[in-house]
Amino acid sequence: MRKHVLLYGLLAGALIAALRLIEYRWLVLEHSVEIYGGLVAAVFASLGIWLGLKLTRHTETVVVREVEVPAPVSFVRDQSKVDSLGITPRELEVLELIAAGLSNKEIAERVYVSENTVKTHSSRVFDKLGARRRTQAVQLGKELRLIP
Amino acid sequence: MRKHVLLYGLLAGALIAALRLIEYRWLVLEHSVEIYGGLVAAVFASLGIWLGLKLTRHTETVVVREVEVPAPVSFVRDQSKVDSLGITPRELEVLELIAAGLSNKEIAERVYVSENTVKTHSSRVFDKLGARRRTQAVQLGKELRLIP
DNA sequence: CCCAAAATCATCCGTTCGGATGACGCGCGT
DNA sequence: ACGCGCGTCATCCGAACGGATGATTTTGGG
Repeated sequence: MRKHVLLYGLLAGALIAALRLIEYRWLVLEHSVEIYGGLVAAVFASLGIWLGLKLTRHTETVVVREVEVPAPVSFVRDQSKVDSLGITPRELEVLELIAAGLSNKEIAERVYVSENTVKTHSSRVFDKLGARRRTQAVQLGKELRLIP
Repeated sequence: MRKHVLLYGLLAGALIAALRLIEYRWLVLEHSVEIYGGLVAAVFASLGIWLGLKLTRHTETVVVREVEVPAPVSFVRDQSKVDSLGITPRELEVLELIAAGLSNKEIAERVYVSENTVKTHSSRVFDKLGARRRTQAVQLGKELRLIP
């Protein structure tokens, strides 16, 4: 910005000097002062426009348009409900895998325990949730924000 | 923008006319042509700066800021997937009730059909979804946006 | 009216699930 | 050392589920 003003000043000075140098020649050549004035006007108008552009190039009006977005809704487990229901980590893990659509056998293989153990965990978590079926347990688990 | 250019042109014309009018008086008053030129330069430079400012004053930068909203994300069924999978309305209804945690028997009572019919619908929708268990069907159904 | 799709109901059979119950080991805090 | 919570594994049994298949009725569009 300041650089531009300085440059403009220098250019203006140089131009004025140049104009004064050729001024007499124009006069000698019997050209009217009008042409001289027009030339000066054109040159300085151009310079002015250029300077104006330079001065304001970075003064943009920033328009912030806020757009509502569906939001990824990051899941946060309701630990208080987990605690109040007395659901253990293992039970919660099994519940998550049930929600993922795995069978007891698949869950057993996934977590390296016997299918019987998975059944025990699931039965306990069903009991704590008051669910009679795994689909119901999943539904309740999601409702209570125990699982995503 | 165009309005400004036009206005500038008119002003310039008027100024030139005005200058020409007073030009002779200045000459009569024995003032040098340098002063006249300086005046013209100053006026047109100002005009140019003003025009430059007008030309660029309204360059707006639109910044789109995405605002995450807890958004209840109103569920919209992906009908295209429903169609491409060839899932019928009744099958979809049964799938929803399965996702709600109901047993086949409860679903049968809810929609006033026999449990066998519910089993048929569920079997078909499992087949179309490539699911082997109802929990898996629910998971896939939610993933594919067939059910909320 | 006729056809195709959808909906309904059924039977058989094997698998999975859920409930009830008992038992064992491990870590932790009193 | 003892009790307790947790995780683990097991057995038995009935209920629920899923697959395969066949049949009938209803419905919507050409």
